Amino acid sequence: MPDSALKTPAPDSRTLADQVFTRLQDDIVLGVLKPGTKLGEAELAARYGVSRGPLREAIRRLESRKLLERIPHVGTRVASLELADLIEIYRVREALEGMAARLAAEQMTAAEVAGLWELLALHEQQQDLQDDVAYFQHAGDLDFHYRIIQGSHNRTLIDLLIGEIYHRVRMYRYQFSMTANRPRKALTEHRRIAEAIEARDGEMAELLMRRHISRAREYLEARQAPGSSDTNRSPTT
Amino acid sequence: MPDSALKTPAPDSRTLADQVFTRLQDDIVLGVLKPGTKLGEAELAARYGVSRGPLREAIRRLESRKLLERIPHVGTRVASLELADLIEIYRVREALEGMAARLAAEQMTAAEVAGLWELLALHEQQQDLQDDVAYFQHAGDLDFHYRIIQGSHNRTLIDLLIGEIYHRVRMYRYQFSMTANRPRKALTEHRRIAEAIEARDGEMAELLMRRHISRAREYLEARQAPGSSDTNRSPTT
DNA sequence: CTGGATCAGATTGTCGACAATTGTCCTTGC
DNA sequence: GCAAGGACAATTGTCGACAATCTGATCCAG
Repeated sequence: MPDSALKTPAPDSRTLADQVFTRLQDDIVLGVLKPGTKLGEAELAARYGVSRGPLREAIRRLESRKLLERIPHVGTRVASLELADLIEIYRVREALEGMAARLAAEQMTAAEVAGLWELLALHEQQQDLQDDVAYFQHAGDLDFHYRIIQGSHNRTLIDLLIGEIYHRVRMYRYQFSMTANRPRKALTEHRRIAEAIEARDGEMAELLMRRHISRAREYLEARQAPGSSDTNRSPTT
Repeated sequence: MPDSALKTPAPDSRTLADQVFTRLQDDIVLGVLKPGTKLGEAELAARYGVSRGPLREAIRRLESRKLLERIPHVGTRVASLELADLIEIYRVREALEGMAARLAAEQMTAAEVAGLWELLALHEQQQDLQDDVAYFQHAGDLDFHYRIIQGSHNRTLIDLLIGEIYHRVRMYRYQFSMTANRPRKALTEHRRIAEAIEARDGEMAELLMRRHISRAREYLEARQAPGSSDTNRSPTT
């Protein structure tokens, strides 16, 4: 639930099209509408209590974000996320978040760095207590990356990552009920990235972030390879 | 004009909304509609001979691509591109195209590599003849990057770069009538990137591509800095 | 003369109905 | 019995009209 910071438009958007866009996106990301489901416009319009006009606008925007697949004159389906797609996304994340970490090391304010350490302290505490493990994997881990992305102070980079990429990552996590496979290691890597940022070492921050994400991708590729078919477990990144 | 390969939807889209989307995008990118222009829906609807319905869908899609800026209940304006925005985009290109070059070195087929060399030979020939310089800067240079991006064989990466980023780069070029400032150096760098790809050296290809784009960005930053206000000249990347 | 509130005009947001296209099912011929 | 063709139904694409909201210009008060 603490995904509040990840929503794109204003929470109480004034226009109906924005409201239904937000609600539809949440229903897709959280798994209420499962991948492959065929969505009739009339059905959805009744579901959200709006006309087909605003609904169509929301559909087009979700289609741009790759959360919906539409075929003209045929219909709209919820995008089905293959593991191969997620691996592709991790390649993009490796490049983009590596750059974000580099820029964050150069551009983050002292207050932002302090906030980063507070977040890590919170994570460490929660992990020691084995408290709410789910939080760490979902919003917790994402929040760490989220702060570094914002720390880049590069609007284009932020919009791309938060607005175009992360929705699909979150969709994957909720869809497969992902459980972190190595939270302790991930936390250590997070801490080292924070150290590099605090030291204003951009190159090191980029290297560590890329390695961090690359390891998660390699884990996914191992799951994809034939022969290894364990239960749903996922990297923490 | 040889931008045919850069268009997003099918050229003869069946639905009216797609057609007006394509035409509107071209008018924005090519500078027919200049940045900051206020666009009335009724006016545009008459301009393209469609109703406001399909037009609004096109507007939403262009807004997602950051080519239009919309304020609810107020209106839509053509996105005004500051030099600072272009510099931000070049940071993203450095990260993304660096990764693309790495993947291209690993994934490109022999035929694709051959096509890359043919393109470079064509560029070299045109430059020797001082023939059509404009081609090299606009479509020519973009085509080189375009091929490497596609060579990554990563659908997510391709869609991001071609579908979300490059439109704004093209818009900038047409807007400022950019003239290459160092075509010879750029061609040499292109050739070295191709060599690394042919040698299947992913790390080297990424390094060279990042340096290539980074230099162009540094040139833009120099133009942005106070004191240097020469005429409109731009890097070739 | 300046500042703020009010009102008119225009523009955007929303809705319901009509037209066009697609997929399906039935019929028909071989 | 099977395949090809056609007609029907359902869904999407498109349109015009109505309602809600913002801009600006005018008018009034201080």
